[in-house]
Amino acid sequence: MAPVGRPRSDASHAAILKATYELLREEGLARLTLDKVASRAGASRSTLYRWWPSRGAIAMEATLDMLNQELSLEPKGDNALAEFRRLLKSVARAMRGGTGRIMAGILAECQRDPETLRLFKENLVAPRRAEVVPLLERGIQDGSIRPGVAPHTILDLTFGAIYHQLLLHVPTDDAWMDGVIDILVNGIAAKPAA
Amino acid sequence: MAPVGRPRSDASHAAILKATYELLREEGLARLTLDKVASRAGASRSTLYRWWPSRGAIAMEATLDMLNQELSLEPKGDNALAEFRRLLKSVARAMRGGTGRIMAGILAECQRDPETLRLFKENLVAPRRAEVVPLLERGIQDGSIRPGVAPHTILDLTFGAIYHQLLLHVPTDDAWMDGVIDILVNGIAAKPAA
DNA sequence: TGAATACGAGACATACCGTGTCGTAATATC
DNA sequence: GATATTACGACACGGTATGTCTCGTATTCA
Repeated sequence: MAPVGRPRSDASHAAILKATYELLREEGLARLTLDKVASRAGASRSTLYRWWPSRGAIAMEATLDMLNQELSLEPKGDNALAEFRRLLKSVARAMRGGTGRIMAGILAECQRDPETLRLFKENLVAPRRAEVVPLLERGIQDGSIRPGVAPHTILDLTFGAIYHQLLLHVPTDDAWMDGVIDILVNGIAAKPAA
Repeated sequence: MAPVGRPRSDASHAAILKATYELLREEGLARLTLDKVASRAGASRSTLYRWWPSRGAIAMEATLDMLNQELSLEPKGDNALAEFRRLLKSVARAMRGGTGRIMAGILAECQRDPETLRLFKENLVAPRRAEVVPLLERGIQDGSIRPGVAPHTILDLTFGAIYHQLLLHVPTDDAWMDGVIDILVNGIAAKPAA
């Protein structure tokens, strides 16, 4: 099973991802061209096409590392709902600024290229949800979240709100996210006059 | 103030919008080119560029009529919260199928072209919100919605959830929307053991 | 040493864009 | 009517990015 021939150049691979990441931050995915990536990385377009099927795929790989660093879920001793709160606020915070613009670009690219969408769901959405859903289920166990709600629907709502602001380029702040969480937790219905 | 010279051709204008709309439904905004629009409309690209600044602008104009027909808010006698429920379900229903795909395409285009984003917010988001926000304020008045929630944040959440499914190409059904509305109305926090 | 594979450089056809030119058509003013 | 003014369709142009390909060279294993 020993691979035959010249091995893939790690240096080139890393340089390409680095160049991609830099260009994403500078100009966004919309203006990212494989020409620019190749020339900045000191590589040739042939090499890009050899290893990645599309612009979206390169951008995805370059972005995933960054996001995986930036968004880390480190559980504390709180109850599950409190922990979920903290998680949401940290996501909202991460989505402000450059990282959010990159995410919006990727979401846009996903509308033009089904393969990029597949990568996005498979490498970002699904693993994140696989982490968070058990947290919410634990919340139902420990009594902080009422039973009967589908964890996935909670995530559709909360991440939906964040994506919504992202795509409409509405800047968010902590106060906004507090309002979102308040509605999520308490609902909007008037209490039956306790 | 009488206009001088040959007037703009209404026939051509209508044919272009019709062709755009057809192509949007057939192939989506991602694959829409002004070449195809022009040739299907029997017009020339010059004419397109004379009247619209960008592909996004043409798509927007072609889409707005359709959406304005498809989504009409006709108030009934219910209380405001019940009316808002009906509104959300009708939006979610409209966003299934071709119309939703077009919307996702427009949102994607908005990420590449700030002008398209401006048109989107100005001609679609803002007017819709201007209709719905008073409805929610009425809900606070009539006691169906608790005070203290910002109407705009409610909309960020609910439309966010719908956009989210749209952009990730997750098919929705009435049951899903019921779950969303349940969370929105009642929240996810466990009741204090009434 | 040779087979196999990756590499950078660059050519090539294709597609779409945005602009410009041209001859012609339609309308208002004189 | 004649003329100025504007819109129209057809088409050409340069620019940019794509995806595929070929070439000579470099690197690794057998």
